[in-house]
Amino acid sequence: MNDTSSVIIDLGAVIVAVTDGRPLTLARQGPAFDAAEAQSIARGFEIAGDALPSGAFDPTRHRTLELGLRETVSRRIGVNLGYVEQLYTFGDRGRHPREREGGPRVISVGYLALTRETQMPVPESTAWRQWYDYFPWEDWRDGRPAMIDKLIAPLLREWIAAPKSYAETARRRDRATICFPEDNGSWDEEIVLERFELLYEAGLAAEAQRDGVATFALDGKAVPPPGAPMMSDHRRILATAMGRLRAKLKYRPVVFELMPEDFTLLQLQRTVEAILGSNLHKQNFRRLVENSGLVESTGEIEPQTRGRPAAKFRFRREVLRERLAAGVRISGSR
Amino acid sequence: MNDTSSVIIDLGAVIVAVTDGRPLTLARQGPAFDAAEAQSIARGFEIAGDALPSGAFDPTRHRTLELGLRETVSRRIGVNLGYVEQLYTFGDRGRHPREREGGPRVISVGYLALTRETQMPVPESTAWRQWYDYFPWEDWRDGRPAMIDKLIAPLLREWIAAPKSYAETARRRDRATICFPEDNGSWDEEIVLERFELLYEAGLAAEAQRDGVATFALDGKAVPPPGAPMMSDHRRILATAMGRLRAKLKYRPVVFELMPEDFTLLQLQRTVEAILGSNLHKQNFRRLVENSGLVESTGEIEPQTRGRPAAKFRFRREVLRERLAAGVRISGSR
DNA sequence: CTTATTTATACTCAAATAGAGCATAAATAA
DNA sequence: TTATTTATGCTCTATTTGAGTATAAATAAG
Repeated sequence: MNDTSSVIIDLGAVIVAVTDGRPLTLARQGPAFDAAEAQSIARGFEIAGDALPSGAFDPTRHRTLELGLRETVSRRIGVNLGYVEQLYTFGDRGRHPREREGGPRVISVGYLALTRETQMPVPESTAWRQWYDYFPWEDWRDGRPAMIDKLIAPLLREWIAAPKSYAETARRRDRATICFPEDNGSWDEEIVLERFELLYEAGLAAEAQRDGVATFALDGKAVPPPGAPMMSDHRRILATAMGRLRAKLKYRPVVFELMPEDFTLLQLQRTVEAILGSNLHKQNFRRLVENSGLVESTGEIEPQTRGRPAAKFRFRREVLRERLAAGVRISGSR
Repeated sequence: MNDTSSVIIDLGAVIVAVTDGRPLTLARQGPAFDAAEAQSIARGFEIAGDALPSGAFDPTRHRTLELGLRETVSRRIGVNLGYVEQLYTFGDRGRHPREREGGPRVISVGYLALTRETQMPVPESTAWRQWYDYFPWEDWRDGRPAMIDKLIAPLLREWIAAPKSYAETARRRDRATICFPEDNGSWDEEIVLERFELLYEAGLAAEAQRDGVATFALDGKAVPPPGAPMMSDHRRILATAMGRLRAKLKYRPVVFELMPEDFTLLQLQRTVEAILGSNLHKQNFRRLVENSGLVESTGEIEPQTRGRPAAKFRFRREVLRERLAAGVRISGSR
């Protein structure tokens, strides 16, 4: 069927692991995955930044989209994914290099995969990168990131003031206030995507410059946009993954997909904090986790470098079978 | 580009309205929307049930998927949608009539749209249908639906016992217990999709018979599967919409998209209950809503048929601009 | 007109949860 | 030894939830 409405599906995976309190995602720098992509690059559409593991959906071979994703990741990265969840489908025109090259429209279906294996062997082209390299404004573990007030806020002010129409200025101001509130207490860690879309539209993302969205300068000087850019709309997909995981953490026991078999409560807390990008009250976190019925003591003790040794716990996998279990409840930040 | 990996995107909309405590969705019975679909039907692939408003995404005309959906609905139904949110992308082989006919693979992107306008004029081919016509086991407002214990549970027991492998039987039992718990208190109103997928796999959905999944009979007699079937995988999309809306209600002020400008607190409660499929404690609901800051009194009073007249309220739209507002908090069911 | 019925609304009370912090224990480092 | 670090137990208050009771203001029935 030679339908003008046919498109290509690109399956992209945000493969997450958390090691030593660093939230990581698998990304590729350097050589292209396959010939088609190499060709795109060769023709002058340079990849402005890293790329998520991705590949085209093959309707002749894949019974479902998720199976297609698993197969792609298995083939290209050599990893069999465990926990996988669909995130979102983006179809915006003009974000994919193949498409700008005159190829068919590319629709990206993003997936979130959680894994324990930071040490799993990955191809040379691929590396674990920290989330906050791409989204430095999302990490509040050392307090409010300075770049928000030094760089983002001033540039957003220019963007807010730009439109002639008062209504449009008001809309922009409202969005900016919700995404980047002055008051720390109003920061909502779940709206990662909304914040990134705002920065994109305001020209504060390298991808926006690539895609031809207007850019702004600070005090007349061009400023490097905050955060490392990614190919195509992959940073959008990563933002969606971060927001989804930050939300899901609280109502389903998904953190444990990221933990080793045995862990101390502090290790668990550090993992949650890495994902949330904020710190938690230690005693309350312990109380909530212990009372949740999600974990049980292994009876063992973690020999540490410093401080009193901690008891080790394990996830009670049976809760997944018995009932629809809740997530790790989060007490307010420390 | 003549890529073997090209597919067609079908955009489907669950257009929701709630009138007089009845949760409704716009569905088409009878004649096909367009020539292509009519052809499919003519060639023998009858539509087993109603269809959601849907149409093919046209990459040459639509800049984004959501704009494509809005355009499709506007053209076919004559309605300009307000609140729209993407739900999920399904790509399972063998669910779409065009595809079974030898056409290209069809990928369904489902959307949820909320509207106030039950009275809006819709084409003759289209009608408002109650959610619970398709999902009768999801409505608990008059107590636990009898069909769960009379029809679903016995058939699921057969499905659980069917596999030779003990491990598979255990897995099936766990899923069934989570989706249809014996104990009413464990019913989770959000897992609408999980329940439908379970019934589909167990052959308790008409669509499963159409798609060639094994079916079961009760006491040796063939039984009509519960709930009205839909075309393609539209009932899956509707299930996704119901689950998403039931969840979202609690953390974002989306109910108000379904309410008229002015409303009484009981009308609001009935709308929430219609969506949740369960009853709420009236006094606590009132307390939570009044303290939420989401509504304000209009000063007017609803002249009623019976009982003391109720004060009318309106949604404080400004909360959407001021802050990221929470949803209508739900106190336990009555 | 009086009473039953229905819906609206105010208020109470106990239990559970959240938020913050104090105190003590058990290890290592200096 | 002593300081430092991490673990863990416990307390105390404010808030939220869950389940009522009580009263008000309308209509319908006799």
